[in-house]
Amino acid sequence: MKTYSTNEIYSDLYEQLINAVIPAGSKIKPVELQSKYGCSTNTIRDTLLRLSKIGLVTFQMQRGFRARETSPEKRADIAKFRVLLEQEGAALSIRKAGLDWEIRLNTAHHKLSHIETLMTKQNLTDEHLLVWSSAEFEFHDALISGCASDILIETYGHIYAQFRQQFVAQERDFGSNYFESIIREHAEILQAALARNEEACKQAIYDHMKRNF
Amino acid sequence: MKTYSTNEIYSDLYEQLINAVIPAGSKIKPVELQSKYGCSTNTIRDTLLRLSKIGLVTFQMQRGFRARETSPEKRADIAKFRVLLEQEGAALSIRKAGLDWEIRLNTAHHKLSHIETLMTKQNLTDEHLLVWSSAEFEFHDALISGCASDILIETYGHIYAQFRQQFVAQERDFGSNYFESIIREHAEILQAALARNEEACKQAIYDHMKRNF
DNA sequence: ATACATAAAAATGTCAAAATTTTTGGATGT
DNA sequence: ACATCCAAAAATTTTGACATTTTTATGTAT
Repeated sequence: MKTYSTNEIYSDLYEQLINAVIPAGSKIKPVELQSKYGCSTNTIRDTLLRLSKIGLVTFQMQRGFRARETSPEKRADIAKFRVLLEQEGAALSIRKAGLDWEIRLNTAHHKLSHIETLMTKQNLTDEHLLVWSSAEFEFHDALISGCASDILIETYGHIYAQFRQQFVAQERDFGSNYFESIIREHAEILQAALARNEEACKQAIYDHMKRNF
Repeated sequence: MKTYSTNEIYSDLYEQLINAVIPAGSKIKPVELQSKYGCSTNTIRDTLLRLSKIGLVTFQMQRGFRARETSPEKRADIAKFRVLLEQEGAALSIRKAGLDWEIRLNTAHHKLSHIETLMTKQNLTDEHLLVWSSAEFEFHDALISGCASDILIETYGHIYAQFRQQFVAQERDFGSNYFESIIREHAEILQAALARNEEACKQAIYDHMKRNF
């Protein structure tokens, strides 16, 4: 039986939350996870407190932990907030960032579009989705990475994680043209960013997200 | 000797961090706080993990806790980010909120300006600053409270706390005209908000914060 | 039947000690 | 003097037991 280090417990729970293996809103009881991870309940508690920092888990004194709730309103809310942060981060990057940023963004996009192309041609596995999800984050993270605002980047990371958590469970029906749209939208964002066109880039970010409002 | 409940430990540490009694960047060792609060190191650890959620405390595995670092760059960063969030929250409130919001905002401003007026006439005590700080938050929080975005309000709360933490230690020299400027700026914000003038309100928020960039 | 009180069970929080890891300070050699 | 290595000390993390609180289940009265 596999044994887990504390960091592995963290990563494992992170993934389960992001992929709604632990469904949004459900209670998380340290006692129940204890046997799986082979540690004390206190270590689980510790890990859950750390996860509450990024907002994947909510905590209330004497009431324990829950995977953050979701609802249509909450999803729209998080999607709009994500647009705000990503537009600002991208605009600042366009204004300030140098060649490094362009290269990083290009690289991330190349990786992402490679995976996305694959996904239009094969039928989807959970493994695909996991790889895609992480490549998608890297792309959006790269987009804002030139903004020179640590606090914006940090906050965006939390919001992105919550976004995944709230939407993954909903969007199990990836229509055949779903990824085709996504590919086009990512390309638009990339193009506007490299052209240093702030307004076009903001618009592309908005268009990428608007299906979620 | 006073005994502390866990929530009191939380509040007490919160205040100490906000007011730089625990200076930004300094190490926080559970063992050292244990005797003061009369509890185990584990309870302190627990509390510090909860404080790390709002960003007042940073945590690194095996490296323990620190009051969040500060520097001129970090202060400018947090101030700019605060402007972004507050401008968006205020604009949304202006667009969407109703009478409740106007009343709440007015009430908060009335309370705040009362305290601020006092502060121009008396010499400042730490007690004054504490009351002022909380009234100032209530005003800014009221300003964005009509935005209908829980995640924005939540995030703004964290950022505001970090802002206080980073600036309080710096600004010990409140010049005689410091509060006179602040009073004028708060009035400008209020006026623009109640006039439902988005652009003027955004400008007033920017003007209120620009000394910190 | 519904509401309320109460007891049992489950979950959560706190503690002090043990195990692990990092930091500190001094000795050694270059 | 400077870096490296080692041992001692300090700090951090994990544990299992115990205390407290919340939730659930049961019984009673209206």
